Amino acid sequence: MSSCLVAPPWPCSSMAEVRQHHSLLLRLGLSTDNYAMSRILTFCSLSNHGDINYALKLFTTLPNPDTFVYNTLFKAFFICDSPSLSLLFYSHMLQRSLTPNSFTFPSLVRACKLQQEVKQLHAHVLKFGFGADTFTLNNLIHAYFAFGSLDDARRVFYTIPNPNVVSWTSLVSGYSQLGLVDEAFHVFELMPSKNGVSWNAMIACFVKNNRFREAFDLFRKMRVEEVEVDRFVAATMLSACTGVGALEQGKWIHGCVERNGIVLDSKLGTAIVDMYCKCGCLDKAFRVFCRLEVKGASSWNCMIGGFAMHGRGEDAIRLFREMEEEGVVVPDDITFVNVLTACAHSGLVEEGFFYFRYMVDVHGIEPNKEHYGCMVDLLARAGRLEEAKKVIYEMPMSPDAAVLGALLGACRIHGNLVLGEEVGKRVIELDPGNSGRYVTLGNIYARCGKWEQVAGVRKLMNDRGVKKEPGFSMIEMEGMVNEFVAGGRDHPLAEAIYAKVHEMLEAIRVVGYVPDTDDVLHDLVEEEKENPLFYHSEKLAIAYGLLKTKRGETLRVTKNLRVCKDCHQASKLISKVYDCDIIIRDRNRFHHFSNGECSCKDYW
DNA sequence: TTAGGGTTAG
Repeated sequence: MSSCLVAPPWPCSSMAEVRQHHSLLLRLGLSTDNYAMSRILTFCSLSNHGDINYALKLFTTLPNPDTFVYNTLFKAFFICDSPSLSLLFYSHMLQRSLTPNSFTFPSLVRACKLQQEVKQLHAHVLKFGFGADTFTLNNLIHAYFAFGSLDDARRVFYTIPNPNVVSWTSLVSGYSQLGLVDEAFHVFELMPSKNGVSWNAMIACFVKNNRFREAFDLFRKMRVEEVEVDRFVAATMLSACTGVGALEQGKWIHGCVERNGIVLDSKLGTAIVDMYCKCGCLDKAFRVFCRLEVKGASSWNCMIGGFAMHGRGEDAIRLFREMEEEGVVVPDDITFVNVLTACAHSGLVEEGFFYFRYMVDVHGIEPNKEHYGCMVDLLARAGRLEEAKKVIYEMPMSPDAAVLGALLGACRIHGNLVLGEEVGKRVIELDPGNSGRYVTLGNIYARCGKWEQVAGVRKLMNDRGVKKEPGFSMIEMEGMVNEFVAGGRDHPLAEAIYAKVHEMLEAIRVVGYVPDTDDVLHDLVEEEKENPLFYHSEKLAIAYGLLKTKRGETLRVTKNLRVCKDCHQASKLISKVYDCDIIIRDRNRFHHFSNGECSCKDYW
């Protein structure tokens, strides 16, 4: 009997259906027919509703599997990330004297976990005559880039007789992965033809490397060329808006998703939620979150993290409980990082301890360094420095700079010179290229009036060639992102902005503002040291915001570093005097200033 | 007679 007569209708939708067809085929005596069995195998191996173990069992019953059967398994092994099985089966295939075809190598090379394996397979690609096969070579480019082998990847590209748009885009995204943004852009401009994927790869490259302005510019150009905004570009641009806190543009992309009827899958939905969280619109984020039809673990994690960042610890915990009750997705390690962060940022020490144990006892998740870091942060922020030290001492792995950094940060908050000095020196040795560590130690010294030590830290930085990461603040106005650096005068309205800063400072002095120089790593004499403080980037951004908005409107500022104590105090008073809400997102969290108070309750 | 590649959130 011809096997095509009994091929099951395609596609199957469940394993139950597949099992029925399988038993039918067995009854018809087709158990050794590769073609008939391949249809079953393909569903089990590749469908979301399949079952790879069933596929493997079926495979063992085939007396003479052919190349097609092997190719199907290679693809499955690539998808489920089982590189060792791929290579094992490949050698079986060769032992059976089966010849690879053009479908064999793409999945095989992509599954490799060692560069050496890619090289060996590359040799086989040439030996079996696929040295001019575009599909195979495109995948080799990918495989080489995954190991950072730029030269190998490029060499492969130049051997492709007729590189197609996929070849070119693979090159762009490879450069992007390696952080070679200018090279990626150069390739992008050389491309003979581009499609939506290519545009997205290039925009994503800018976003990933924090070159947001260029991402926005390229997106604009893409729209001028009438390239359709699909779910990928939308997600990438949302991430750009998230990066700079560009709420208006983020809203526009969200609207675009709705207008174009783009289906909200879990990733895109999460990107929208994340954008609203990180642009300071927590309630809007929550409304979108609640309406998401597909919520992955990341969607929950993102929303819980959003509450955490905004200092709404109780809401974060409540949402975590809902996640458990709904029971569709299980909490993972990131969920608990966010729950613990929420506790730390809201001073919920006992709750933090509870969930740390709960994670292990109920969910069987062993704490990793990040979880220990959260516990150190939780205790140390609350002033329980000795207990924080004990956590570090007792953790099973050696503490890294991030864990010790949490303790160091708390020493700064609580002005603990002795511990701060000890921890600060250790952190700097663990993370010598990170300017933030030096600055924090310097601030601890400065707060205690230890100017000689402040100078010592500064000298150490200079000697090692470590530059202080320049602080900048961004504020979006009329759809444009305005960027300010401390003391900068590049803005076209610089004069008016500085005049506004002076007006602001005068106005808050009346209600008791006294400059706070604790956080300034400086070498100026006492009476001069107020000045640089007045022109910190967040003050310039706020002044610009006040200039451009009506009284009472909310100002949203994004800062790349932690907001300093003086700017924090000044922002509180500005919110009161100017009767406006100011929302500042700093490196760690959000500060909502309203009527002279901050949502962080000065606990940051 | 069976099938492919490059892009997106946390």
